Parts: sequence; C-alpha cells; structure tokens
Amino acid sequence: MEIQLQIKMNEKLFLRNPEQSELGKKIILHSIQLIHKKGFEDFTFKKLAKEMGSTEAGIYRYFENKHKLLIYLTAWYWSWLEYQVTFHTNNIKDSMVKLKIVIKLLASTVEDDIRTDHINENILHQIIITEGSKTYLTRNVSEDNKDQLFKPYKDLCAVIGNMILECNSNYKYPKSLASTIIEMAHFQNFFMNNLPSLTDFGGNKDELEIIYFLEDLVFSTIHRT
Amino acid sequence: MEIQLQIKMNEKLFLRNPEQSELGKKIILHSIQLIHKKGFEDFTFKKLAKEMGSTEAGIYRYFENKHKLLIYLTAWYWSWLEYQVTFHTNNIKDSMVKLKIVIKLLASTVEDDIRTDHINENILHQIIITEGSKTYLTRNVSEDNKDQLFKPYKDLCAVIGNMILECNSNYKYPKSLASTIIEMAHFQNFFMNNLPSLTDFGGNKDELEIIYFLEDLVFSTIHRT
DNA sequence: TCTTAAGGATAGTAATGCTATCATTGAGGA
DNA sequence: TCCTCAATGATAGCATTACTATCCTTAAGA
Repeated sequence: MEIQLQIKMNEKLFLRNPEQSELGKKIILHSIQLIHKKGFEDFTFKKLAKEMGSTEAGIYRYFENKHKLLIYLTAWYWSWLEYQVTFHTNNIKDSMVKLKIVIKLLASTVEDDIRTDHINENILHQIIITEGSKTYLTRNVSEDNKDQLFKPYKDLCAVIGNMILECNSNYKYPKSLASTIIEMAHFQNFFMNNLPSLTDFGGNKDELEIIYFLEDLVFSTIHRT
Repeated sequence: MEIQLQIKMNEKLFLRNPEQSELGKKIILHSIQLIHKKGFEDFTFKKLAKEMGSTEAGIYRYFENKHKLLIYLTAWYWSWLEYQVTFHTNNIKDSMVKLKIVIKLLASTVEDDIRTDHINENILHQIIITEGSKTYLTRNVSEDNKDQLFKPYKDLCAVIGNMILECNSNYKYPKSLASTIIEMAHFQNFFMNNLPSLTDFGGNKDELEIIYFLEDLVFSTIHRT
C-alpha cells in the first residue's frame, strides 16, 4: 500500500497553498534545503528563487515573507510530530511508557518520512532545533498567536501535559513541564553540538544521553515523594 | 559611599570600548531602550543614530554590526548576574539555599542597578528574555564561541552546575540542569506573558509561580530517592 | 473558443547594512 | 604656543534585501 500524508495547514500561513501546486511544493522542498544550508538570517527569497530556478516574485505569491514561511515549516513540523506521537502511543495504557515515547520522539534524530514527498523531516528537524524559537521570539507573537499560527505547537504541548497529568494528577505544572521538555530536547541538542560545556554530553555527543537526562528530569519531578 | 560598577568585557565584542567614552555609553544606553521598544529585528544602527542624535557611521566605529552589539549586551548581563549571584550567596553554606537564591535571581523582575549609569538592568533583563538566545542560534556560534563571546553565560552555568553538585555529588547532569534552569527561567516568563497556554501561570501571571515551578523541578530532580 | 489563473520575466523602490572620505574640534605633548 | 592626532560629525555611495507592480505566456476548464 502506498500512502501519502497530507497535513491541513492554517490558511493564514500562506497566500496560496503550497501543497496544491508543483511550484508550491518546490518552494517547500528547496526552502528546507536552503535554510539548513545558509541559516535563516542569511536565507532570502531571491536566493531561494535562484536555487529553484524560479523567480522571487513567484515565491511572494505563496508566502508573505520569509518569517511566515518559517512559521509554516515549524507549524507543519509540530503537526507531523503530534501525528507521530499519536501513532506511536496508540493502544498504550501506561502513561509513563507514553511519556518515554514522546521524549524519544522529541530528542532523537528524525528519519525522513517517505510518505511526504517534498519534505525531508530529518533536515526539517535540524532546522527546528536552531530556528524554531525564532518563530515566536518576535514583536509579533501576540498577533501571530491570535491568528492561531502556533496552534500545532500548543496542541502538542497540551497532549504532553495531559500525559503528565495521567502519570500524576496532583502535579501542579503539567503545561510548563511539557514546554520545558519540548524546548530542552532541542536546546540540549543544540548545546551538545555547538556549546558543549553547557551540557554533560560533550564527550561522546550521544543523543541517547539527552533522552536519559530528560527522562530523569521528568520522572523525578512528577513522581516526587 | 558611592560605588561605580565596571565590568571588563571581552575585546572581541567591540571595535572601540563603549565604556571609555561618552558616545560609547550613549550607544549602550540608547540601544537598550531602542531594542526594547522595537524588537531586535526592527532595530537598526540608522534608527539608533537618529534616536541618539548621532550618526550611523559613528556607531559602526564601536560595533561591527548589530548582532555583535546584542552579544555585548547579553555578555554584560550574564557577567552582571554572576556578580549578583556571588554577592547574594556569599557566606551561605547551605547549597540548597544558594540554589534557591539563584533561581530567584534568574526568574524575578530585575531592578535597575544604580551603580551602572548608562545601563538599565530592568529593561536589559527583558531584552535578554526575548532576544538572548538569538545571540547563539546562528551559523556563527562556533566561531563566536572560539572568540569566547559566550564566556559569561558559560561561567554562570558552571557556577550553577557546581552548586547542584554540592547538593548531590552523584547527580549525573549538573551542567544540563543548570542550562535548563537558566533557559527556562526566561522561556517560562516569555510564555507566561505571550503564549500563556504553554504554561500553568496564565491566570495571574505571577513570576513567583515560575520560581516555585523551577524549585520543584530542580530539587525533586537532584534529591531523587 | 473563450476565459482565467498560474507562473515567468522584468523593473522599480525604499530600507538595510555597510564602507569611505573629509572636515571639525578639543586634549595632551613638544 | 603650536602641533598632532584621535574622536566625532557630516555626507556620500553602493550592494543587498524586502518587497510591489506590470506585462506576457501558457495551459486547463467551461
């Protein structure tokens, strides 16, 4: 069986839906590659157009600006990840096991999902680690938030928060712990690879260690005696 | 007694030392105000020059570009905060008490330190919350790191990591927990004020709650039975 | 066949991110 | 006292960025 995965995106994220045309898909494909290659600050629509063999104006017909494109990619990633979480925790009763699966999904190298043609999840994951927080650390957060642009991130956070409550319904900070897990899965990875003295994983740079750190953090916190 | 506080900054952060001239101090003073007002993305040297009644070229004589200026401000902040930590934990034997002081210093509204004329620590703290991580989330991290630009941040992290080890010398992830505390003190604050559903503090938006969350997190983790 | 929407091609404009040059001034040394 | 030189101001200029607009071609659908 051959399955294609489609994620319905918030319409405020784009001017024209990139999923619905070849050009749109090419924009997504190449923007992921180019942002990864140059970093978001050095990435421009002009360069992207050149890389794609298209024109700057063409890209502006799809996305208002590069920041919206980054939010689009990020929102897509979190939606996809929530789907992964739902899939991998399906039929599992034990909430601790579910949380461990979530931590693993958040902190492990992602493999390319072949059901999504034009999106390389492995590279996208690396982009989210470095650029993800730039989507909301702006003057526009509140406005973008009103447009629901961060809904996928917030939804995932809510899912994780609920698992935490299932483990211990008396724990007082499930949502903050959930956002801490998400952010730290990425920041500890970034630190490990770029500023290793901020972590305890500088030696072998093994992402398994990040998983152990997060598991220890989460379970000692929610099972406090 | 009247004391002035001077922090010796890494020379790679500037072209001409801003502490050593009136113009330099004006750049620091006004850049803090303007970044806070407009956000870092919308902040330019041209606008800063206009605000100060000086010229763009004049500012470029002090700082290579706005990113270096942001790193300068951030490095200054972390140095200042490490001093605060040293001061407030001086003569305290109990490491748990020391850690609590650190958490409080990290997560509380900062008051302006009158010993530093041209720097408003309260505003600077707010800038660090929103813009701080942008200093290292770039393509240049490794190079900037080689130039020791992040030393104050790493030093503070090391200090906190050591306190954690004093509490429990068997705890395996002191540095990662330290960087988690620092980052989360800021991110939970940002989330509380801008994306409250990612936290459990949306109701009264009281930063005391962030302190309780962090204390609970840290002490259940390091005192795990 | 007619319409129309998508996309290519090209141009243009204001702002950004610098660099360069030249003139002024004021403090410190000869 | 004069000289020098470093700091600053003033101005110009240039490549790139971040768009917007117009016009043309083409292919699909009614």
